[in-house]
Amino acid sequence: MGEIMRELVNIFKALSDSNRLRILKMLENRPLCVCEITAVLKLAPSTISKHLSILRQANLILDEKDGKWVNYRINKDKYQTYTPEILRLLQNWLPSDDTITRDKRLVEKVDRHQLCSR
Amino acid sequence: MGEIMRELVNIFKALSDSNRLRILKMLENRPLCVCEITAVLKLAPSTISKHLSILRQANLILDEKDGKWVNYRINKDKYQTYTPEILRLLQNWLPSDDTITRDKRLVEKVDRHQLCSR
DNA sequence: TCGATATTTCGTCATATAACGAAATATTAT
DNA sequence: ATAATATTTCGTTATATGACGAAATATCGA
Repeated sequence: MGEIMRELVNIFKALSDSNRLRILKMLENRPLCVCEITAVLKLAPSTISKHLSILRQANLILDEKDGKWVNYRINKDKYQTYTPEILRLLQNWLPSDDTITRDKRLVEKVDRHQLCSR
Repeated sequence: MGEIMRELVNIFKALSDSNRLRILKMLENRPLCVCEITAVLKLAPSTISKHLSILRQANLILDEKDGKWVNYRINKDKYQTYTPEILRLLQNWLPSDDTITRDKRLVEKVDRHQLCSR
């Protein structure tokens, strides 16, 4: 497989998992750290970290260190080949999916200072 | 996973394989039967048939019986939720991928009456 | 009708993926 | 400095996926 096609395949692979779609839709609201995402998806932190690494390798999200946290956010770089249009489509999709709307409501309430160290 | 998200995940799964992307890009040229696709991709007919079934289940393509052949073509139904926009994006993508351009050139030459029964 | 052709289905195998917990790493706060 | 917290990496396990060939099904053509 050539580099050009591999890049696109990796993006579709990254998008073909419901937990990663949930993460992307949550990040539409605001940047989140691993522990906040963990609190919503209720998966092991190591699992969330792996999902985020797959999304980052596909250039769908960016990570930025912030003290002991790592903030993940949607990659809004316009000059990517594929991701800008896919992320734009995704913004309009799944608006009435129960899981997504519940996740987004939870994101509003989640606060890393309260939730992560219990 | 809810039905709404499952449908989208299945579409992304269908797109996250290089052989299935090659098939979709070939079908942009014209409808093709299994044996024509087999001739270009050089995989077992049963493998091609399975790939086509995955693309069909994702509503990306349609099949139509034509005598002893089955013609597969892009699903141009505008009223699908996700596929019209994805297929439109895909049309603009991979124009300079070596494998894709070679495949499309081969599709022009391939003829089921010559190629399939050798 | 019978044999050849096109396609699909089924079973099998090797590899890829997603989950977890334990351990490693980095940073904060005492 | 040390303990606690956040995250990542690694190893393991169960399941999903993609490939094949053999066999089943359907149609064509002699």
